[in-house]
Amino acid sequence: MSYYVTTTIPYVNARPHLGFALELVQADVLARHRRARGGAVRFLSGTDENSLKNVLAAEAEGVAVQDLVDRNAAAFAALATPLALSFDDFIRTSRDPRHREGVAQLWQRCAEAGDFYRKAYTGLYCVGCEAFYGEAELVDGRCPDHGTEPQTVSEENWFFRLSRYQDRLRELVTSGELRIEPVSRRNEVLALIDSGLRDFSVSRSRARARGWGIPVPGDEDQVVYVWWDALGNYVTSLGLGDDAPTEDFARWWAGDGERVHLVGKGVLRFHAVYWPAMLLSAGLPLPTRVLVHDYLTVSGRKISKSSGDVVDPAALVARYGTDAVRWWLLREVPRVGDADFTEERLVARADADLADGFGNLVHRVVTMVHRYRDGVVPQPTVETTATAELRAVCARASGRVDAALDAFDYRAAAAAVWTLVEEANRCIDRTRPWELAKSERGGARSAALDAALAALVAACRALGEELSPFLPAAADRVVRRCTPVNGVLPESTPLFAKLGG
RNA sequence: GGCGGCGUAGCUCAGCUGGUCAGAGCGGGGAUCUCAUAAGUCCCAGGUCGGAGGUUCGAGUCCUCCCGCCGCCA
Repeated sequence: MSYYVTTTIPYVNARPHLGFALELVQADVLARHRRARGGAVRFLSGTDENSLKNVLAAEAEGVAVQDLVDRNAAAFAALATPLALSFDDFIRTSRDPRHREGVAQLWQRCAEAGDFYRKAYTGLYCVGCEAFYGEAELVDGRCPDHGTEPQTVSEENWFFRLSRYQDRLRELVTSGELRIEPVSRRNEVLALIDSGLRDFSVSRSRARARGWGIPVPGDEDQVVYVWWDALGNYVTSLGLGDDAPTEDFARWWAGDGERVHLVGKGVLRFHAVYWPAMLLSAGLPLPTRVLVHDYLTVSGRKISKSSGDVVDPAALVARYGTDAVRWWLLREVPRVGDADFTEERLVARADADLADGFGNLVHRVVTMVHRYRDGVVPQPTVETTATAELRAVCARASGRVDAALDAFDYRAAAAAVWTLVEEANRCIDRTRPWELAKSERGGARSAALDAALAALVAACRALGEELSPFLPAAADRVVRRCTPVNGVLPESTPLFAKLGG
């Protein structure tokens, strides 16, 4: 069964920060995990470039909009290397012809369904959010998210008949055909639907958009609402805009596979209400799951422009390495609730788990194989209680990882991998290979030592396998240490340096 | 204002449909092995599970109210 997983596409008016890195890494783990289990996977990310925010940011810097967008989009795409992201595709909404064509087609389909109409209206618009606010939602007359005063907008735009899809959306969410997780978020969506869905504006005047964005088909004076445009990326990237249905679209969106969106809590309504409604209107299949993550704070504070280098994922990776950063994001961020990031915690986690955990285990096992068996992994001829229990834990680990990831619980999934380290260390303590080795000095080869070393190497290999979706580079290192070259394991040296000293 | 939810050991948190649910990790205290990056393993937390009532043979686990947080919507 196919598995299509996407991240949201961030605005590119600023450089990427750690909060978005969380979403990227989470999506990457799902993609890698499915691939490792033999599934057909497509992993999409991209950048949302048609926002008025970009125009304003470019003006502030005194550069051309396209230049600013190109530069920042490059910074997002470039995260693939430091964060080890296995993108299969990366879409840019201002540059990709397929996106413009796809948005036009999506628009046409909804138009043919009779879901657009023109209406004059007045509202308070926050450019930072690219959304309208009601008076009551403002705090002291300002946007609760951005702290800026929204502008009063009064114009005639195209509206989308969202109200028409209220009942069907409710049914889809209730039945689980469209799964939203965690359940608290699903309940929020249901509450939102039940409160009554109102049609919303899906275009703006070309003037207000400063001429930036995708023109409304058949109405050159209007530009497609940036959220409408952005949401479309999940299907335009698959070639929706092509004249004939593309193979990619059929394979990843139109089939019976999974279509998974990772989103931050702030954009839930767009993904769980607007987007499915748009697809219903267009007569296209819906996503199957929307996975909602919360936000990160840094040293107790909301991430903001003044947070600086601490929240630059690339800078963190330069300082601590890909594995340490990924591991913190996966091992310490709870399934529900905001998580607080500090460099101290990242370092503590990396030292305890990577250096003292994964690294130390593999190093000590390989060293023993060298010291007691000249680097040759022995064939077990007996099974002891200790080795049997270790094998049992190894056998269970993959199932536990699967279950945790299916529940969108990275912490539990990482903990499941960790059980291999714990049990392997325990096995060493129980079998005491050094004593078995001493007993061989009389001449007889110890079958118990063969069994212990064989089971331990097997556990390390299992560790490398299970770890690979989370920390691909580290896992690769683990696997190589456990793979004989010309019948002999490579000489062992420490795998991970301590970060904290 | 309306509707979720949360408040469990110093810290971060697990605890599904009520009866080994009073837990894990970290920190802290103690012991111990030596293959290993002074890494590993083992033991130690008597915390009234926010407060007060109630339902029940029995409630962190259900109900009511109160206090304190937070989310969504208006």
